[in-house]
Order: sequence, then structure tokens, then C-alpha cells
Amino acid sequence: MDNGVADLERDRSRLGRSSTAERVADILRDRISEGFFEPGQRLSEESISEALGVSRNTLREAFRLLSHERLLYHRLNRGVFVRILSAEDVADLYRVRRVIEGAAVRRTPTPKALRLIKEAVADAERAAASDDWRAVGTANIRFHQALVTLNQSPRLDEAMGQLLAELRLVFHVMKNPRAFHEPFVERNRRLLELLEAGRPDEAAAFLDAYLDHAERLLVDAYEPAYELNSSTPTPTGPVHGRNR
Amino acid sequence: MDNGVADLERDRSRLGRSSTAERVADILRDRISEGFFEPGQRLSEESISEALGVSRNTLREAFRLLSHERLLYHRLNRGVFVRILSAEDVADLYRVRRVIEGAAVRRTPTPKALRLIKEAVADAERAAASDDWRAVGTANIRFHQALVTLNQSPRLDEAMGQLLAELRLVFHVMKNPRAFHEPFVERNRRLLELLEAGRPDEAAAFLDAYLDHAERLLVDAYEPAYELNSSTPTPTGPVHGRNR
DNA sequence: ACGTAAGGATCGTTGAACAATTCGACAAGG
DNA sequence: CCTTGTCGAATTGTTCAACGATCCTTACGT
Repeated sequence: MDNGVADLERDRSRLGRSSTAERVADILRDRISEGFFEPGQRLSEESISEALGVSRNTLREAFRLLSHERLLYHRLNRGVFVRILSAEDVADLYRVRRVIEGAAVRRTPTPKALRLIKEAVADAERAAASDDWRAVGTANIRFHQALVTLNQSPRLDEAMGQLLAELRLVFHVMKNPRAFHEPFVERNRRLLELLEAGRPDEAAAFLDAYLDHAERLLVDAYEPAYELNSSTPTPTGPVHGRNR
Repeated sequence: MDNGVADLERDRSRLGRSSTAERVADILRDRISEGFFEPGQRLSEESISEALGVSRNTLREAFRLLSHERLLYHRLNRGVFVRILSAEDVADLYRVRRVIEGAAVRRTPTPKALRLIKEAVADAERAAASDDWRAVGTANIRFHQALVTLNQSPRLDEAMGQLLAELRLVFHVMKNPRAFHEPFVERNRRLLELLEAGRPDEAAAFLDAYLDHAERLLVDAYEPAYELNSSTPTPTGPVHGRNR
């Protein structure tokens, strides 16, 4: 019992700014994306509200925030659980990436966006040189986030951020971060060069292959892990769909 | 074995429904998109919770749902307001539409998606023949929703649904629904023909012009109305962005 | 005219309470 | 042995009342 909930007490110090529910959501979001809470795990209202020193009502608001970000899913009268992504979910996330990032690389780059992309590429290369593969992963994510800014659309930026947060749920299954991140450092550089050279079609084709490869790496490492960990009774992944 | 029990799985989605907060959100969503609540109007927690006979806490949960759908926006300590879309918001919504719908029409249509699209076109033509321009608008929206299903991505479907709900906020400024909807009935048919003929590039170009036109119609009718109605002190549209 | 202070309205959050629902255990029945 | 019915503990869903915090307005003073 008490799945590391006691550790949450350390995060109590982070309470004290803006809206309590949002701050609680921030804490839980960090905990989820760092893998502290495992996918499928149920988050008890009582124990967590007690550990963080907030009321159940406030915690429920935080849960609702994270449910909308698809990091948690909610089963009526049963509570909230850390989202489990099915292989189909991963495939869908990459479908969306191909649409949004594909549209991005076809645009003529703005100086500001280009600068963001360059920084992300440089950061990834720097982290790779010092064998910090966790930092490489972070920089790679920033790279794609920067790519999307080429669309010049705040809504697409936000959608991409949410999508990447979802993907982080499954990045944890990669036991070897180097094998997963290393191949893409060089490709990021190459994609940047294609953008700067003003060759959008080649950039788009390159990106498609890039995403195909990343998706395959992920699914290959993911499927077996999903079969083994059958702690949750629902073989069909949790559906988060809203009505209407 | 298994006397048709497997078929029941399809009905599982109907179990996880309901919840007072969601039902309240449904009611408010309808009221907002039908224009009963005007953009910029503040929704009082006390009066609405009293009118609907639910507690403030439950109503706040419903508010949170609608805020995430961008139909309401939330100002700390000041309450929730019906979203006001700025001209920049409208432009952004159309940017997203060009990306998502543009990707859709470039795909090879599936029979199911094609059927949905055909039905929407036929419905729009039927409604136009009987001068029911409100119904034409509804059918047109269904048309675009159906277009997006070509992407075969649940997440893009949901994003499109949310986007169209946002757009409905501004459709109300069109005092002449016929002028706004009529031109597109014929174009929907034309776009469908291009899809069936397997000419994705022409379909994409046609869609771009289509969306350009719709956006211009909307912004032209919208800007003046926005200037006049300066009841809210924020000239820059309400920002809904979340931190992180 | 301008800044400031008091007041009122409303939101933010809490804690407690009770109803509703789920789930496991155990007994009864075939 | 398997299925079904029932009970009870545990947890969530929802409500209510209360109080502090924050914002807006108004009135005041300089």
C-alpha cells in the first residue's frame, strides 16, 4: 500500500503561488512524466490530498485538469488512473505529429523559429557529447516543439505540447535512452539544414522517414512491456473520449 | 460460445457517461453555442448554481470542463466569462483548419469517410432547397467534421470538434446566415467530386481557397462588431494559455 | 484631478457530511 | 465445481456552510 505517496510530502513546499489546483496539477504532472507514478496506477483522493495538504475538492480539480491533458483517465465512481497508452494510441499520436510537423516544415521559416530550432539542435549535440541522454531527450522534444512554431499558430503549439506530454508517458518503457535518442541528434541537424536551404519537400520527406523510424522504435519496445504488465483488467486501453 | 456477448463491447462507451458536472457542462455548452449567453458575459457561480440546482463545487467542475474547451475563460478571483474571440483567434482557427483539413483531403478516401461526406453534402443541399439556412450551417459543419475523418485519427477528430465549437462562438455575428452558408453548399459538392476523382492536389488547392473565402467573410463581419461591443476592458482577446 | 482607503461582492479553498457506487468475500443454491 | 445473491468495507460523487483572499467600486482626502 501507500505507493510512495509519502514522498509527496516533500513537494508541499512548492505550494504557495497562483491557483492551488493548478499547482497541485503541476506537481502531479511532473511526477507522472518522470515515471514516479506508473501507468495504470490509481491515484487515491484521500491519500494524495492528505499528503499534499489540500482538500479533496481542490485535488479533484487538479485531477480534472490532468484528465483533460490525457495524462490521467477517469472512471466514474472508481477514481483516476495514470493513463495507459495502447499501441494504437502511440500510432495515433504519430499520425497527428505527421500532420502538424509535416505542415510546419513546409513553411518558409521565420528567423525566430529558426533560432529556436538551432538552439535545440545545438543543445542536443552538446548533451550527446557529454553522454547525458536524458538531456538529449529533453532537447529533442524542444526541437520538435520549435519545429511546430513554424506554423505560427498558438493553438498548434499548445496541441503539440500536450501531445508530447502524452508521449512522455510511454518514453519510460525505453530501457536504453541512448539507443532511442542518439540516432535523432544527427537527423535533427540534417532537417535543420534542409529547412535553411529552402527545400521544404525534401524536409517533409525526411521528416516522414524520421517519424516512421521513431514510431517503430517505440512500438517495438512498448508492445512486449504492455503484455507483461497486465495488472489492470482492461485489455483494451482506457478510452478517454468525451461525448458530444 | 459467447452468445453475442462480444457485441456488447460496443455499448461500453454508453456506460461511462453521466456525472452531474458533465451534464451541467452539456447544458451550458448548448446555451453558449446557441448564443443565449453572449461573449464576454460573466457567468456567476452563485446565480447559475442556484438556477440549475447544483452546488457551487459541481458547477465549478463544469466550468473547468468548458474552460478547457475554450468556450469559457477563467480569470483568477474574477470568475468565468463566455469566451470572446479576437480577429487573431479567428485567423488562428483557420490556420489550424488549413493544416488539419488540408492533410485530410490529401489522403486516399476510405469508403466510410466518403459516405459521411456524401451525407453531409446531401443534407446541406436539401436544407438549402427548403431555405433552412440554419440547417445548412449545421450540415456544413458536419461536412468538415467528416472531411477530417479521412485522417483516421481520433485525436484529430476531437481537435476538429473542439475547433468548430469555438468557431460557433463567432458564427452568431453573421446577421445573414444565408449569405454566409449558401456559397459553400456548391463548393462542398465540388470538393467531394475532386476527392472521388482521386485528385488530392486539386482538392487541397480548392480547399485552401474555400477556407480563405470563409475566413474573410467571417472577419469582415466580425471586426466591426468587436469594436462596438467594448464592454470588456481587455482589447487583446482573452488568453487561455496554460503555464509550463 | 489624483491617489488612497474603506466596503461590498465574488471567488478560492476548506472540512465535514451523506448518498451512491464499486468491489471483494462469503454464503446459498444448482 | 461453478454460478448467483447478499452483505459490508472502502472509495468516490455531491452538497453545504464557512472563512479568508482578491478584485472592483465608491467615497474620501489632499
